Amino acid sequence: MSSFRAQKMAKKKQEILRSAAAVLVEKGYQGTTMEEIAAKLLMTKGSMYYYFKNKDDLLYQCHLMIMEICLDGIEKVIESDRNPIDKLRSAIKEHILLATSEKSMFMALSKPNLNFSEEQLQEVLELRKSYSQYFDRIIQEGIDKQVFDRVEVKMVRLIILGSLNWIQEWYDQNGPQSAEEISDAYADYLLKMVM
Amino acid sequence: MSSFRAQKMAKKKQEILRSAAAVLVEKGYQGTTMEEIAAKLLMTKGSMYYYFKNKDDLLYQCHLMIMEICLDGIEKVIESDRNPIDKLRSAIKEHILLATSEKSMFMALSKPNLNFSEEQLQEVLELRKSYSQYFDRIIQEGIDKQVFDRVEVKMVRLIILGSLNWIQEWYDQNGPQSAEEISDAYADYLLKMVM
DNA sequence: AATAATTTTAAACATACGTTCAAAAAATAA
DNA sequence: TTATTTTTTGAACGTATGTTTAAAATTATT
Repeated sequence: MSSFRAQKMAKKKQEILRSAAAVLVEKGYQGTTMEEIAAKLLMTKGSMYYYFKNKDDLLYQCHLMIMEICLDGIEKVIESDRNPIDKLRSAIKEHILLATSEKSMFMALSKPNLNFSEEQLQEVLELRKSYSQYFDRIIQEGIDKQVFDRVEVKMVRLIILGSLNWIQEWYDQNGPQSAEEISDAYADYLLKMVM
Repeated sequence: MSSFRAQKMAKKKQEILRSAAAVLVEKGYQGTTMEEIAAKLLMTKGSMYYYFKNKDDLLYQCHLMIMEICLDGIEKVIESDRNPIDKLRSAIKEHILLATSEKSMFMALSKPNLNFSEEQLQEVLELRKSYSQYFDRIIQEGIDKQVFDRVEVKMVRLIILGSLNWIQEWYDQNGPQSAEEISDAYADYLLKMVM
């Protein structure tokens, strides 16, 4: 069966995507080189082209992978049967823990319009929209159940996600506060905004 | 007197810095080319080197210029004799209006550690620290005067500035809400967090 | 073990961009 | 106007990096 080979190829692709994400976070889109992505895996840049059509394709798929991880996280939260307060708290914590521990891949999400084709951009924006809407749903549910104030959902969501996404700008693995502590504090203060 | 020439040179430098800021916002650090900076002013890239030593120097000074504008804004707020609520509200609004109307130069501030020399980096971090400390002072003043809750100053400041800085990621001149409306809403919700 | 399929390599190529420079153009001064 | 100084130009150069490719190395198959 050829699925063994296919599996092996898929695994390698995954490794490359993870390496790319790590470099992306550190260096930004333009600063990410094929050579550096390859070097992290002890390969040469040429072999990247056996797995991906070109740099844009690679970074686009990297983008998708990250978005899917995020979406998986929040979907679990949404589907749980907890109250809106716990859901929003969990969503915030989940986002921060992903953005800090998973090699802070979120930076890769910045300004996709600059680098992607129209088609790719649409897909990315669609996924982002889904992610935002999950937050909106949680907030709206809180309002409907009268545990949250009657806030403007979109504005509050923009504030919350903005503050979360900015963490990758200053977060340091070796800093004084752990991601866990940060996420707890963020959840506390951001919840105050809606209650 | 040679001050006429010097003045003219300074003016040209300013124009170049503004052009650089505009490109920086759109394209990011690595994506900003000397050619594009020059093209916006109907000049050739070669002439940039008559005014600046090199690209790094140009972008560094661009960075400084932006920081100074921001600092001027918040200094005025700090020095006013209003209460902490109004001060924090003003600081938030000021930041958003600068970040959106002044050709949203704030993007240029992202991840300076990747591009600057050690010396330049120290200067930038120093200015950033000053800016942050102004926010901290306002928050602390609010706590001391018992108009704010006893929040963790640093955490709250990180949340506030994070949410503000992220605006440039999605703000659109032609979008449904004006910068004025956005800044009002942000100030309202963020103030809820501390009161 | 021999053959075939696959993955990896290293070098070559193209291009984009930062930088330099000598000459031209423009501005100023005599 | 002529001479001098300042500013701009456009071409040239070097380097970094995305991409291609033919050959080598590795892995799988018979």
